[in-house]
Amino acid sequence: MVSTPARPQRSDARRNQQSLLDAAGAVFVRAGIDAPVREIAREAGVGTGTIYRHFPTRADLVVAVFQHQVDSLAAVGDDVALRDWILRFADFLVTKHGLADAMASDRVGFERLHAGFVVRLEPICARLLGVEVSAGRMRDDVRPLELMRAVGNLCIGAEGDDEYDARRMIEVLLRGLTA
Amino acid sequence: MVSTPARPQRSDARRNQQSLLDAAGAVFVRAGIDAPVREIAREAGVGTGTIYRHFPTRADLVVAVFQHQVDSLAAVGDDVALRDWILRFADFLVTKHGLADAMASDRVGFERLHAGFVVRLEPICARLLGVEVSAGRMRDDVRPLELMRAVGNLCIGAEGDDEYDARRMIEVLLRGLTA
DNA sequence: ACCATAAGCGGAACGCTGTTCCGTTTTCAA
DNA sequence: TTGAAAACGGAACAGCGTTCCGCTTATGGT
Repeated sequence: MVSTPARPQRSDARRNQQSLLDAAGAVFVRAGIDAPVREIAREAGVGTGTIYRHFPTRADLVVAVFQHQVDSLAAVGDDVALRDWILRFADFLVTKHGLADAMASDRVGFERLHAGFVVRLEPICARLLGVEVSAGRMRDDVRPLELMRAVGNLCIGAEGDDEYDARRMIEVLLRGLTA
Repeated sequence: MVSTPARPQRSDARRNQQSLLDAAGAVFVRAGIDAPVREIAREAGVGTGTIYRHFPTRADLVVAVFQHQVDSLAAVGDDVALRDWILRFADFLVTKHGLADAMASDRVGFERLHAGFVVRLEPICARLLGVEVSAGRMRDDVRPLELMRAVGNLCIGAEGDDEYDARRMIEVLLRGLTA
């Protein structure tokens, strides 16, 4: 469905896009996922308008920044079982300075992030869950998407709150799924 | 710690405070918990400044609006067991047009809502959980606050999303807590 | 090497938010 | 009735994501 464009992207555009991805990655680590777009633009040495020439929405930039790590997580699905994979998924969400929080914050941003992350990972989760169900180790009445949503939700607000351990709650949830 | 004020509240102040509580309740139902303060003020027929004379923060107004229902929920703890009480707690969060979402949205607002709701309900949850643990029906390694946080998180984004059933995930979580 | 053209850029401007500030109005007790 | 204190209304502020548009810059044809 993607037609080859008449002309390729201009060189400065390509350079700026990469700068933005690098800058956003750095700023997200330093100031959290909810850092203002102006700060990302400044870090990249571009104007704010340039962000929106490359990414339709702030959420799309977030998705692009973590694309590689999401791909890695998808690949890990070939080597580990459901439990370990879920815990890695949780680690990813928690350690990225409020990624889970950002997903839950506003309705419209959620759609973008959901499309970028969960939809990508859902097949992997489905396969791993299928393995457990087939082996009789887990119940068959929970869909992979539900599971991922639940795990994602449990990760919210977990960073920097020593009263709440998301990992432990996820383990409890997984225990509740055993057949 | 609350000293009796030299003079009681002025009559118009008392009236406006009640108007604000009523208006906020109506607006929250109509437009969700994240409705703008200006809309609440307009509905109440007051200026925006008046809101802040009565409630230090938007989140405090939210807490005040739902205070009665939180009290009811606390009272219900005398009549039902943990499982039912948790499900009622979840119903409360889900049906209030994104209360759970609002709690997770921003860090500072969360503190207020947490103080207003969770701290109030924590003793009830603790007692009910204690009953289950003493009866040997549940594990003793989960603290009531963790449980409430987890349940609250599972409720996020549940309203109007037919792909995700928070109640079911909460039941799975509870199943994971059985001894 | 030049130049026309279109792609890309920067940042001011817009619309929205919660919150603060302050001149005006209202209440209440003396 | 009146003066002082309390409360009010809404303009103003700061910060957000996003849009817009005049200017700059890269690029393919000459």
